[in-house]
Amino acid sequence: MKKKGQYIYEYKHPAVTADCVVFGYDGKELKILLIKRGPEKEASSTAFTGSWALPGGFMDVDKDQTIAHTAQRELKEETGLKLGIKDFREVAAFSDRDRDPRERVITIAHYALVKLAAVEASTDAEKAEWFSMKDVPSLAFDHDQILRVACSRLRQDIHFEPVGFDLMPEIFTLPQLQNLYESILEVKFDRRNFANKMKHFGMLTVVEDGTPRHGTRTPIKYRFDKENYDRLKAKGFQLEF
Amino acid sequence: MKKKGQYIYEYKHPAVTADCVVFGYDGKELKILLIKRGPEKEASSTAFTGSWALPGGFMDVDKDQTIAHTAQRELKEETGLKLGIKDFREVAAFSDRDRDPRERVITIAHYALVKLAAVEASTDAEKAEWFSMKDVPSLAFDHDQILRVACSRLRQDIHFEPVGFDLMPEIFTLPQLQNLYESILEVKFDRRNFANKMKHFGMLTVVEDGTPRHGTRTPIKYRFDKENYDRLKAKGFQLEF
DNA sequence: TCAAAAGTGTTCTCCCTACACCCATGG
DNA sequence: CCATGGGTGTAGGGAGAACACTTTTGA
Repeated sequence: MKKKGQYIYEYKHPAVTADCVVFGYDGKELKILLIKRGPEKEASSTAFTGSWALPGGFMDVDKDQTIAHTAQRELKEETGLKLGIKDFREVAAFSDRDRDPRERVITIAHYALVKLAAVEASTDAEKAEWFSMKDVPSLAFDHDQILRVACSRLRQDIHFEPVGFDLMPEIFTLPQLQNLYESILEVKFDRRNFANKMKHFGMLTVVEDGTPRHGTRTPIKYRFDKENYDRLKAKGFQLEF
Repeated sequence: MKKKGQYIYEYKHPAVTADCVVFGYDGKELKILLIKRGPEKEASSTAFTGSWALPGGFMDVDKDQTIAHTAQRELKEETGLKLGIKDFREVAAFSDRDRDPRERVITIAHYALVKLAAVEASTDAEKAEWFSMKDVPSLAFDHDQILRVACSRLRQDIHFEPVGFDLMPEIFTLPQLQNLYESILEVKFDRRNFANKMKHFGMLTVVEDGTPRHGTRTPIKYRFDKENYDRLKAKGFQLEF
């Protein structure tokens, strides 16, 4: 138990938190990871108890090398998910004076893209739950707004980075990839045009061309070609939709 | 004079600042606004005295409604420039543990675009100076890095927003506009293609078609059509280069 | 008078778009 | 057996890129 009143400053300092919007894709729907704010988890949880919220928490000034490390640490603590530091992309700072009723808190929102199938097991089901984007509940604090901004940020980024790489399972089908893009951008594409566009990037490798060559109902399986993916990412990427 | 040690927190809080990268364009070169860190301006200026830095300063937890208001206020205090709150666009948070030798400080960097001709007079020449992007000196703290990120952010944004509107003087010529885009993106364009592209957006209005119709060395003057500009901005903008 | 700057229009190519048919599987 | 889902190719249009010549002014 820490003593109170240990830290003294000449000027008022705001508290700083990092919040995480973790997107996952199960091959059908885009989902995000939320936590239930417990009534007594920690001293800071005395607001919005019982409501759903984005995982996140206060920066540890001594331990966290950057605010992304805060995001990483808090996500692990609150949901069990351990992601690499480079998986976190900054969305924006949220600093409205009244966004937290307890004290002045500014948060740096981050988002991360994960292969849902690979990590679903490691999320602590006691505290955290995956929600389809279509039925996200109302969230604590200004987390609704943060989520909206994170989504629009993802929609931007998708034009410049082959985002699918991070969200898709190792092995996937073209309809799944198309469905992901459609879920994120909230539009519909023509099957053939989408397939052509993707194939022209040369990022896709056929995994298992199981006999039935074409005109079958079971889709062809692909994996990403990591080399070409890295080349594309380095030299920039332009995706028109 | 404030008393020291007034503010006590249960946990360590980082200090939070806002820094500003203010871009201006004089029709020839892209410039940014820097301040000289004085030896005794304020308590916080005891590091990097004498070096050039981005304008910015500590968040006032009581006064600043958002971190953008911090940027606005500090820019005014340090350079004399009074911009609207919506002129500030967030770049990113910089939070490396050792970015400030004095205490843990995280900064939210912003950028702003101004009509240099219109504001040059109101910048306080005692403290602030406009530097061509080509001869920016080495900056205090991690401001070199912040500037680099701000530039790449501007390069991104230019594809989606008709950025020229904010940077160009009221009256301008096509070569000036082209030069601006070339300065920001660090590329060269074909005169005719650039002109066609811009004209197709319908944002340009001829101001003064002074007799010599074509084949003259004095360029045609334009102004932006604010209505069409707003329409374009609202419905999104796609600029391929 | 010569070099540098600015205005203009056309062609070609490529990519995006729209669109129809066949096959296989599962209910 | 029929509905659903998935795979494939082509033709047309629009927009970007490449390209040369003329005029004026300032050195």
